[in-house]
Amino acid sequence: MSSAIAGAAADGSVAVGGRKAPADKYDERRRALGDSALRTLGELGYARASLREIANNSEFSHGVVHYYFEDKHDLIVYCVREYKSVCVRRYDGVIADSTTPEELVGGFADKLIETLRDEAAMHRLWYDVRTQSMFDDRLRAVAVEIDGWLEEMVGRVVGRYAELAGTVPALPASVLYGIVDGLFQQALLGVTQGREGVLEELHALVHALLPTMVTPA
Amino acid sequence: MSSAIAGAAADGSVAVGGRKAPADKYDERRRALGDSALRTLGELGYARASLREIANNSEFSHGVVHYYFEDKHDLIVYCVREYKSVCVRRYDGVIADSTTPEELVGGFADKLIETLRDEAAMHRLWYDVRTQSMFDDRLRAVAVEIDGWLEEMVGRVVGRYAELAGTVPALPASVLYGIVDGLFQQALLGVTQGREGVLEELHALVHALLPTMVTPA
DNA sequence: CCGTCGTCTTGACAACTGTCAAGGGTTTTC
DNA sequence: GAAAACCCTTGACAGTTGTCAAGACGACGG
Repeated sequence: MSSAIAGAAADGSVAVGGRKAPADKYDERRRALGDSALRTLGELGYARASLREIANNSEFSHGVVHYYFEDKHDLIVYCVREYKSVCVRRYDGVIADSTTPEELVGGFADKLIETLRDEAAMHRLWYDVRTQSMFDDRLRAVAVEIDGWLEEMVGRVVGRYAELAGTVPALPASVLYGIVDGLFQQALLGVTQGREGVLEELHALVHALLPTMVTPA
Repeated sequence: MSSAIAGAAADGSVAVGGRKAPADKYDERRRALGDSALRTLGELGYARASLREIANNSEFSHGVVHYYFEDKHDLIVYCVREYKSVCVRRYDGVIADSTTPEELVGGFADKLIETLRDEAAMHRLWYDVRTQSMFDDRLRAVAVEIDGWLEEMVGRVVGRYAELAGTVPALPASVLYGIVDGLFQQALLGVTQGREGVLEELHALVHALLPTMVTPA
């Protein structure tokens, strides 16, 4: 019986207290498997990454996936949501610590090209999942959810920038996100193609564009 | 032997002249199969559309694909390139006929939401292929090529708009394309999710944004 | 009327997929 | 220390995939 999954789902919400709960180890393993899967998924993409390949690149065998996850869809949703939930918090420090508009732009642009350089595989996986969500109903919900997170993130950055500049954003967050996301995606495509200077261009572009996203002071 | 493909490839470039050449029928069939495949691909996406399913939705059997195309990759590249090559010419009439900036914006926005409404499946297929190109080397070339077409298209639209307004674009075509593409993609996601008012919002957005894409007159 | 060429169908192939049942160790519990 | 629970591996399943060879069918030219 698949008591492990059902049981853990029940236990997990109860959040047992005193001793080293078994749910801890379960969640830990689940996270480890998710991390490992994330690497393979980022390398091969949603369609090409089979459960066997994912398991091969981990310390487990291929059958274990169904012990910790309901099915492939469940695993992928878990992985992407896990990654993206920390991803959207990347600029919180910059937002909190910046005291001038220029400082915020610099910090934002720096971290943007940093993640573009270091985590390109994760980003292309996200775009893969979001695109697949247009064909697969089961991915729709999580894609919409994460897209909402990202929109809020961009909204926070531009909102804080406007605040520091003593003004307000010139466009709704959804539009700002669409613009930033489009440019980021183009940069990601450029990175994947091995084009030179992509990171520097995006860095400069952010500096040039952010001031135009708020109403003149 | 696969003489059909090899022979046609050789014939195709020679472009035989006088009589009703067999290459005509060959190309005609190839186009018909491509059209049919395009419908299935737009419905299911790159990964889920099997050659059997594609053939099922056509008047042919599944084996015929390898008579007209080298392999699945060849078929998909042919289809997408074929569709996109007419797609990027969609606004040429508007560009040529408009006599005022406002007229051009209106025509551009109209056609944009028209294709978003009527050909959503084709657009999500394109985004699918472009995203897959980040995982699959064999798709890279065609994705880069088509992305170039689209960038030029946006460049032509904004360039003509600036001309009619007596000024010049404020940003390079690559940036303009990134912005427009990002917003278009968000709208496409919205349409796919069945969100209301997406088309109207994009229409208004184009009207609001295009003037900001040229240097003030 | 025979043979040839172009066109298309059928059937098979090997490989790969997600899924899951059966069972072996290992740990925990009483 | 026996019994139960937990964790994980192995092996198999049914289905699907891209690919291609063998051959049928019809048209056309001799």
